[in-house]
Amino acid sequence: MNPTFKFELIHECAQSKARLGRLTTPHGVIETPCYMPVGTQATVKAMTPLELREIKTQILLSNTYHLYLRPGHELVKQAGGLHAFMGWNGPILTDSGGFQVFSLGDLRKITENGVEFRSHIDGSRHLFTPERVMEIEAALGADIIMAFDECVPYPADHDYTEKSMHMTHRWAKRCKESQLRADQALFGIVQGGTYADLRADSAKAIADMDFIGNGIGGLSVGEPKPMMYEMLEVVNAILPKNKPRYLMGVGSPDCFFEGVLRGVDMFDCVLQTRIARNGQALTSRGPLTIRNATFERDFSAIDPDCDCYACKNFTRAYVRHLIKAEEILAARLLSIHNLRFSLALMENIREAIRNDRLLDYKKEFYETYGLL
RNA sequence: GGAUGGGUUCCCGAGCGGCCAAAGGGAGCAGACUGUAAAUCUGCCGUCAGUGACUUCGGUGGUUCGAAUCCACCCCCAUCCA
Repeated sequence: MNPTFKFELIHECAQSKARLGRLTTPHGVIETPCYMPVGTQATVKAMTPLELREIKTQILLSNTYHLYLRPGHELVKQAGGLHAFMGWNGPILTDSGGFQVFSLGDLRKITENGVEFRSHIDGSRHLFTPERVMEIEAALGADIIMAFDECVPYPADHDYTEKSMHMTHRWAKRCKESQLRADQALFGIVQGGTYADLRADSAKAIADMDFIGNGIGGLSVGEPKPMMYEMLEVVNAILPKNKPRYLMGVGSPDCFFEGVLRGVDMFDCVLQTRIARNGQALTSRGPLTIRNATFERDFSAIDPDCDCYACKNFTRAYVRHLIKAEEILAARLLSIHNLRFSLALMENIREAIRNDRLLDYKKEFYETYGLL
């Protein structure tokens, strides 16, 4: 095990399987459970690193596929690595491009060796193999790097899901064997679609490879939520307790609770910043489409219970005006808010775990949020 | 006073005998968004209402089986000439 990384389990909630932890990385310590804002193209859309600091971001996510294509991982390396390049000196996690294999659809062809794909930017041909991805992630220099996997769509039949899963396992092994830097924590990724037996097999296989942390991928791709929660239970019963568990791409408020209650430690999600750009705010009273006409003359804060810059200084009516006028500040203010809302929610979740009352807190939150 | 070009559904604007409740924009309204090909995408957008019915294309009258589209007169607007 790499000494640069340390995951300490500080407390387990007496009411659930929720865990309070502390993950040490070269660029800082992360309290878990945590939410990681997503900065795909070496920027969390609409946010400066200073603002990310102010809302108490602990760690950011970025993306191998996107940075490889533009501006190119060699350029990022020349710039001194991703931290220096984007002006963020806190921890960073890079996703491997496995999700793009999924989302780019017919632009790619999957083989045992890797994925041949065409750039969504200029159509040029490229090949990602586990070894190549490790090379790129090493050049980018994130603190945590993800193994290259195939994210299987939903629905997918058992046979396809199983074959894909085994390939993901072989790729995980190849990633581990070709990892280039000791100062990066490599996480494996559990797949297995929506099949409990496959999820169990995958969790076992990935756990046996002894990664520093374990990702749970291929969820929240269209399957019903109860199905996702069931998969989490299967997987987390098998994944080692002394290593961080990262539920990839999931991050609505209810998913935070349901995931943490089932032993998840890390989340990332683009929802916060995406819906912000589309005029919607997450609030303690549930999501609000600030763009809607109801808020035209609503001079209250976006979320009266929030402590962020946007909520403390502006009104819903003003933000709605900015949205209608297509002013860039609308996206900025709502991004600041939605991210702060999610980070603060996670802070509250950690506090509730510490006090052995996560189920109680969930009930309180859901009541106000409108989920009960 | 004369000449020419125009007046189309909230706005701009296409249509120039039937396939027109009327293209296309814009505005407006609503919905979606979960390891970001997303400051994107989708739907609605005359009225009432189940396929349907009804009232619309400056006004009035006419031609025609049928008119936003053709004719006459009138009213406005723009530009040019006196």
